[in-house]
Amino acid sequence: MVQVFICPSGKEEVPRWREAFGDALTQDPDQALQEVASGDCVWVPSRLANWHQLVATLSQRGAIVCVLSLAPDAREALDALGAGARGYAHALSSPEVLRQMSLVTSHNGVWVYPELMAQFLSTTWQALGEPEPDESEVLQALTQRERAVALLVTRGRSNKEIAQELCIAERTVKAHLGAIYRKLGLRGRAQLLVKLSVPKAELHHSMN
Amino acid sequence: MVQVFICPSGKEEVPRWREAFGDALTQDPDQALQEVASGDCVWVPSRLANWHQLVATLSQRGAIVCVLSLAPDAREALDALGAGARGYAHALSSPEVLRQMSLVTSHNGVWVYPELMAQFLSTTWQALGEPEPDESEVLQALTQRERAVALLVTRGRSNKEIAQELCIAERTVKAHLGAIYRKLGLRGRAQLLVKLSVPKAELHHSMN
DNA sequence: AGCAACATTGTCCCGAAGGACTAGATAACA
DNA sequence: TGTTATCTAGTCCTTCGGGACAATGTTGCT
Repeated sequence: MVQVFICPSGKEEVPRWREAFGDALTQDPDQALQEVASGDCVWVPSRLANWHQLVATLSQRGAIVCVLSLAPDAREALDALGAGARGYAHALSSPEVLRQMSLVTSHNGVWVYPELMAQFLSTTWQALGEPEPDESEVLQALTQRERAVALLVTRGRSNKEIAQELCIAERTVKAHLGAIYRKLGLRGRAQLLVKLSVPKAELHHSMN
Repeated sequence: MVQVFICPSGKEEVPRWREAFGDALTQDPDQALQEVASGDCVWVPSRLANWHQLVATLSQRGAIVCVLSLAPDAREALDALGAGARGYAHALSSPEVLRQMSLVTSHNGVWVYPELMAQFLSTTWQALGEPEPDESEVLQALTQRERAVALLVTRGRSNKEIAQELCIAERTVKAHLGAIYRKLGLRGRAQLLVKLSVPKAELHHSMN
């Protein structure tokens, strides 16, 4: 499997990528248009001016293209995948992740970060009509007391603060939280916050 | 990699699957609930009565679950992936494809047939509507590195996971987080999550 | 040259968070 | 009447998160 890093001439290649693929070639965009062949695995940084065009051309030609971004974003990911890319990730992903991407994409898989895939699923689900098992639905799986605790967690309260506000022992708060994590399949309050929240940076797209 | 075929007791296993994985185990659903361990690759036929529940439980437990259907359909695929499945395909896919699926899904990839992926992209694309390059102004107060860390925090990652993804020491992640908390006047990551997010409950109404 | 900001990492230490295990009290329900 | 779900709460223990303090190297600006 030939690995090719795209790197504008004069710029430095990303060291992280080299760690993942010691024997990869480094080519600038023009060079790549000349030399990349079907089956090659090409890594394109999204800071390139015309990465979209490059991705389209190379993948049309049969290359396996992965786009790496310093600021991963759903819209850019869609651009990339729409142009024919097979993978999309953070440009500073660990070598391990990069190698996984290569393995996955070279076997007809698609590699995107889990949250993005979740977004694909959820929007497609909505588009298909029926409601999805989502947020307030999620809360329906909890008991009243558990919902109360979850609510305070989304307000940024600590266990101790929650205990005081609900007039119960801190230990009991932990008990409820434990039940919540089990029911929703979460590991820790951070994930609970993510589950019950929408990042502000994405509100503009997702609300409208 | 342990491969497990789910097959209701009394039924025949699918010959095609056996061609792909000669050394796979065959288990009925109840057996699987007992014996499947984290990392095992489990193949579930969608004609099972309660395949959805089975998929959810097994994938929760860390197993890699692929759902195979005799009549592949976008809605069923969404059901499967929503329940935690990592792959979805026709039950009579070639051994070659099945092995690809195993390879892909066991490396954090997702495997669905190309048309389905295309549908995901197109519907998500439409849902996102117009583009706009807005970012939360809070994040502008942070350095690049700090933003990268904050972003991963909003994805629910632990410090250790962030360290791995950015290939730095966990201690450095803490350093960045400390700087973030100082700059934004926060106490702990829970408050950071709150600061960067809007509770889903507020997007609609009700709750409490 | 010098200073400031940033990124990196270390050690020590402590409190918060969460799991494992246990258990009493209530209420609903077949 | 036994059973199950819920709420409560205790101990013990481990891991995670974060602050204090110290240090090194780099970059960029004056």
